[in-house]
Amino acid sequence: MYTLAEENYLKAIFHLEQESNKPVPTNAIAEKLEMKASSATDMVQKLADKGLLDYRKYKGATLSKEGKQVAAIIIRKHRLWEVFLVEKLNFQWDEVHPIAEQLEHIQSDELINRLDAFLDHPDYDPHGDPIPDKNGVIKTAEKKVLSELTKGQVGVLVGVRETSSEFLQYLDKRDISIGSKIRVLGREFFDGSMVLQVRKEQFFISKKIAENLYIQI
Amino acid sequence: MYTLAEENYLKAIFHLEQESNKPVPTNAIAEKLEMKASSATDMVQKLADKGLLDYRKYKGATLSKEGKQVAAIIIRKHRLWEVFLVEKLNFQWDEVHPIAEQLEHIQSDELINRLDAFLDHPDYDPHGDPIPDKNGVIKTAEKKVLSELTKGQVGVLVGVRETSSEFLQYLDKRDISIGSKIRVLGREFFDGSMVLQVRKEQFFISKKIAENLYIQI
DNA sequence: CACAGTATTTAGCCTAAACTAAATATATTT
DNA sequence: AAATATATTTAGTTTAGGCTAAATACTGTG
Repeated sequence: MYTLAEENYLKAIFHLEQESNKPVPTNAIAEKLEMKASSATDMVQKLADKGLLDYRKYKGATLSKEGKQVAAIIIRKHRLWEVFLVEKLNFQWDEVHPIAEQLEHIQSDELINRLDAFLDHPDYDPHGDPIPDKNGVIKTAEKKVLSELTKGQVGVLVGVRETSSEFLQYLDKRDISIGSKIRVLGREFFDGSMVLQVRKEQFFISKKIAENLYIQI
Repeated sequence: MYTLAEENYLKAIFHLEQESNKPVPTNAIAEKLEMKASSATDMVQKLADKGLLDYRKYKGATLSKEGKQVAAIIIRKHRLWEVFLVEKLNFQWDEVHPIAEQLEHIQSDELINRLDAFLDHPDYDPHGDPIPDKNGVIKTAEKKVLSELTKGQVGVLVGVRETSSEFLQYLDKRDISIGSKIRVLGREFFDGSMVLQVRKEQFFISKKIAENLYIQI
C-alpha cells in the first residue's frame, strides 16, 4: 500500500504534530528521521500529492484525515508488537523499540487482528503509550490528574491546577513544563507519593503535587 | 546487513540449487522471482562480487559457503514465523506463506532465538519442511523410504528402489517423478497404505509402493 | 524597515534495483 | 557443420529516495 519511507514519514509527522499542535516544519521532520531537510521537503510534497497531508511551502505539513489514519495504524502495529516482545518473548521494555520499528511495516490486517487477540487486546504498550484501535482511534484519554495514573503509565503534562508562583517555581527548578513527558515509576499507597521519570532524571513527588498536575495520556 | 532484494535472491538460488544440484541459470532465478532475466544477471554479478556465490557467465550461479549460510538463516526465520502464525495465531497452514515472506527479513538474532524458544524449538514448519538450526545447518535428513514418513510430513522424491517399467509407468501415469514434492496426508496402520498429496491431486497408495520410493525431507 | 541570520526549497546528482532492446553465446536441428 | 532457435548478457533507461550546493523566503534585531 505505502512504501517503507512513506510510512516512516507519516509516523514521524503524526508524532510531531501531536507534540506541537501546529503544522510541522520540514526541518523538524528531517531531524526526527535523521535526514537532510531537502529530502523531507521532497517527500512531504509527494505525500501532499497523494492527499495524505496538507502542505504549504515554508509553513509546514498537517496530516489529512487519511494521513492520520494511516499513521495511527502504523503506531498501533508498533505498539502491539512491543507488547508481544515484552510479554511473550520476555524482552526488556527498553530493548524492543528497534525491532518493533521493523515489525510495524509488515502488511496484513489479519495478522494484526490476530496478534491483538493473542495479546488479549492490550490498551497500552510497555512504555505506557496507548494503542490505537483497529480504526486508528486513540483512546481519547481526557486529561487526568497525575495522581490517578498507575505504575508504568506515561503522559504529557498539559496543565496545572494550582498556579501559585511557588508551585510553578517548584516545577521550573526541576525543568518540568507543559509538554514534558512524565512516566510513573512507582506509587506509594500509604501517602500517595510518587516516583516519576522526566527525560533522564527521576523525581520523588508528594501526593499534593501529583494532584495539581494535569496529564494527557 | 543485506538488502531485501539480496536476501530474496539468495533464498531463491538456495532453493533452486537444492532441487537441481547444479549451477542455477539466471533464467531460472528470474522466473522464480518473477523478474526479467537481465535483472537476475545484474544481481547475480553483484552477489558474486560480494563473495556470496560463484558465478560464471552463461553457466549459472552456485552459492558459496557464506551464501548458503545466509540463505539458510533466512529460511530458518521464514519457517519459525510460519510455526508462530499457525500455532499461536491460529492461521491455516496455507495462509501463512505471504506473511512469513515479509517477517523473514526482520533483522534481530535475539528475536529469532527467543521466538525459537517460545515455540519450543520446533524441527519442522507447518508444511513439513525442516527448520535450519541457528548455524544454518539443515537436519541432514538422509533419504528415507516413503513408508517411514508420518502424517503431515513432506518430502521430495529423490529416487526409486524398484525400477521395473510397470512401477515407473505407475508413477508416470500419476505424474509423479524425481523432484515431485509429496505430502503424507494419512497412513493406515493395519495395511501400511497411505494417502498422499502431489501438487493439487491426492493419491491412495499401497504399502508396497510406499516402500519403493526414496524421499528426501 | 533594512539586513543579517536561519529556515526552506530548488536544481542537479547518485545508487539500488527494476526494466527494454540489442548483442552475443550456447544449444538444437537439419 | 551451418543454420536456426533459445538462453544469457550488455547497454541504456526509469523510479524511489536519498544527497549537496545554490537560491529563495522568512524572522528578529538594530
